[in-house]
Amino acid sequence: MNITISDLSKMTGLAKSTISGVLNNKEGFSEKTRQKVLQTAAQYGYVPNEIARGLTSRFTKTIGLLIKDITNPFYNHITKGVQEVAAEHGYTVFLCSSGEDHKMEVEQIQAMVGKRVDGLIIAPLLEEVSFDHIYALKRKKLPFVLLGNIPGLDCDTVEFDDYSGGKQVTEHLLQKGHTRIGFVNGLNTSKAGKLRFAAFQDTLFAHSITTDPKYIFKEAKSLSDGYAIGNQLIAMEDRPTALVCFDDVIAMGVIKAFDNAGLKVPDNLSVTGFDDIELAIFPLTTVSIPTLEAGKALAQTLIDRIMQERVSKSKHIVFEQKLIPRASVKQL
Amino acid sequence: MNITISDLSKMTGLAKSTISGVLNNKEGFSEKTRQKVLQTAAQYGYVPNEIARGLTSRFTKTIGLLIKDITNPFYNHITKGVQEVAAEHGYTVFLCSSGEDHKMEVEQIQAMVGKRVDGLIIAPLLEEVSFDHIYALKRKKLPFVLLGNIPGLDCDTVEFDDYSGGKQVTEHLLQKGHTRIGFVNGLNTSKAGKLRFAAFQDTLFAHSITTDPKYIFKEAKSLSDGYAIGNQLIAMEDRPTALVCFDDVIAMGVIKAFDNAGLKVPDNLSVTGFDDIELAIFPLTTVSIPTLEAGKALAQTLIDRIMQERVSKSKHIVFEQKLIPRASVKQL
DNA sequence: TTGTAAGCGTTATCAG
DNA sequence: CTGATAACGCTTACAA
Repeated sequence: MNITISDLSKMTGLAKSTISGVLNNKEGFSEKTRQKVLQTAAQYGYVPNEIARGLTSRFTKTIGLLIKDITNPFYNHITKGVQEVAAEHGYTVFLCSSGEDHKMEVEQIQAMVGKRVDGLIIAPLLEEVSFDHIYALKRKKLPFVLLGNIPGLDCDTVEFDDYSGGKQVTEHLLQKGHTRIGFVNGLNTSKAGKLRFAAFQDTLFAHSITTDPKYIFKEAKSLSDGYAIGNQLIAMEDRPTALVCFDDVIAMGVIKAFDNAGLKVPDNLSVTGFDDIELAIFPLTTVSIPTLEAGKALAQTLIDRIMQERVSKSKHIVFEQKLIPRASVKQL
Repeated sequence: MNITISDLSKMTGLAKSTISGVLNNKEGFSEKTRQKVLQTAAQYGYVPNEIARGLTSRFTKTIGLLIKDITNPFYNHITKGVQEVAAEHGYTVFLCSSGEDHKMEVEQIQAMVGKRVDGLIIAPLLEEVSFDHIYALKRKKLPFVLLGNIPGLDCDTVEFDDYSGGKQVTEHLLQKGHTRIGFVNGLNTSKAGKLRFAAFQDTLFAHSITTDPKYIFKEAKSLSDGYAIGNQLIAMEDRPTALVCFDDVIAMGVIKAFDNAGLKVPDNLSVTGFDDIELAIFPLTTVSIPTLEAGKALAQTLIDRIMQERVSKSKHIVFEQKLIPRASVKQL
C-alpha cells in the first residue's frame, strides 16, 4: 500500500543501502545514481516510514505535550508556543489533556512513553497528588521538562512567579483603598493557586488586615464556576469591595453574573484576574503571564536536553508576572 | 535504557513469543507462566514499544489532527472533542497547526503520513489553493476526514451549514430594521467565509437592498484585525447601522474599538458574530456552532473508517447553525 | 561507489 | 502449552 525502500531497490536495481544513503543525503554517490533514486522516489510518492526509522535510530522526532485543558487560553497559548518551536526543529507533537484528572495524567504519559517520544513537556497537577509517574520518567532517563516544579525533583523546569503576581494584585487593591477583599481560588491541585493565595494572605497580614472566610472560594475552574460565585456574592448583604480571581476566565464569569443582575464592575465590586487573555474585552485589571514565550521556552529546553543527551545540569527558567492595571478596580 | 521483551525473555527463561502472547492477553498459557511474565514485567516497569509494534501490526493507534490555529476557540473546541473520543478509543493524537498557511499545511500532513498515522482529520484551506496533497492521501488510501468539503472529492466530511447561518443573521438584522449593513469577512482561503458572505448578499438582494462596497471588509482573522476595522468604522461619517462579523473574535475586536472610543454597541453600531464563544461575556448576538460535537463526530467518523478498512461509502455529517439573538443588535 | 548482512522490538506462523 | 524463526522497513557497519 505504501511504497518502501525495498520497492525502490527493486525498481532501480540498486541496493537498499544505496537508496537509504541517497535519501539521507549521505556523501559518496554518483550523480547518476542519486538522480535515479530521487526521481523514482518522487515519481512513486515515496514517504519514508519514520516509524521504522525510529526503531533503529532510537529517535522518533516526536515530543509529547501534556496539558490540562486546551480550551483554556492559558494552555492553548502555551501549546501554540510549543508547537511553533517544535515544528521549526522538525518535531511533531502529541497533544494530551489530563482534564485536571490525575489518573488520566498518568495514563496519557504512559501512552506517550509507549509511543517512544523523544521527550515530554508536562504541566502536571502539583498538589495533593502522587508524583510516582514523574519519578518513573526520571528513572527511565527520558528527557522531560515541567511547567512548574516538584520540590526535591531535579529536572528542567519553566515556571511563573505566582507568588509575586499574587502579591502585586493584593498590594494594588490595598493601595486603591480596599480592605474587604475576597479570593476565588482554582483547583486544589494547582500550585499556582496555592502560591497566589499565600501571597494574598501574607500581604494582607503584613497590613494587619484579616479576611472573612466567607469571602474565600475554592475549586473554581471555568466561566460557569465564576458565574455561580458571582451570584453568591450578589446575594450577600455585606459583600467584599474587591475580589481576586484565580484567572481571567473565572473573573469573566463573575463579571457576567454582575452584569446579568444589573450590577456594575467596578462600581459594585472590583475584580481582578490572572493571565491577561486577549479575548477579555472587558477592561479587566489582571496579571499578565507570558504564556506563548513560556511555551517556546518549554520546547526549546526540551529539545536542547534531547540533543545534549542529558549531560548538563538542570535548567530552571522563571518568567515574571506583571500587574496590568485597568478599569475593573475602583479607587475607594 | 528501556526494558524490552527479550530482556524479559532472558529474565524469566521463557521465549519472546510467550512473553508477547501473555502481554497481549492471548489464550492458552498456564496460569503459572502468565503470572511470572506479568509479575516481572510490572517489576521492571516494562512499557511495550508501540513503535516496534506498529511496524508489524500496521497500526500505530495514532491519528493526526491538522487545524488552523489552536488559539482560536473554534478550533480548540474541535480539538477537545477529537481528543476525547480518540482517548476513549485508545488513540493518541498528533496536533499540527497550519497557521492558515498552505505550504505549512502540506508539510505537516506529509510529516504525519511519514509517522504512519492510522488516519487524519484535516481542516484544510478550502479556497484559492491546490488540493494535490489531499488527493495524494486519497490515492494512498489513507483514511481521512475533512472539516468542510472539496467539490468532486469523495471522502468523509463533517460540515457546518454556513450558508444558513449567514442567512439567519442577515434576516435577523433586516427584521430589526437595518438596511445599511456591513460585513467583515475572514480570510480568502475560508470557504465558510465565502458561504456566509454569499448568503448575506443573496438575502439582501432578495430584499432589494444593496450594500456600499466600503462597508465590506476582508481578510480579518484576529481580535486586532477586528479592532482596526472598528476604528475605520468609527472614522466614517456615514457608518452602517449594523455589522456582520465572520466570527466572535473579530466582533469582539470591533466592540473593543467602539468601547475605547466611548461609543456603544448596539447604540452606535449593531454587531453580530459567529461561533458563540463562551468567553465573550458581552451579550453578543451570534450564530452558534456545535464545535465540540463536531470534533467528536470527526474523530468517531475517522475511527469507524479505520476499523472498516475503508469499505463503506463516504459519510457526510452536516451540523446546523443557529442564531442566538442577544443584546448587540438594536431595534431600529 | 555500491552491495550484503545484521539488528532495532514486536507479532505471527508453525513446529515441538 | 511453549519455543524457534521469519518478517515489518529502515539504518549502519563492513565487504566488495
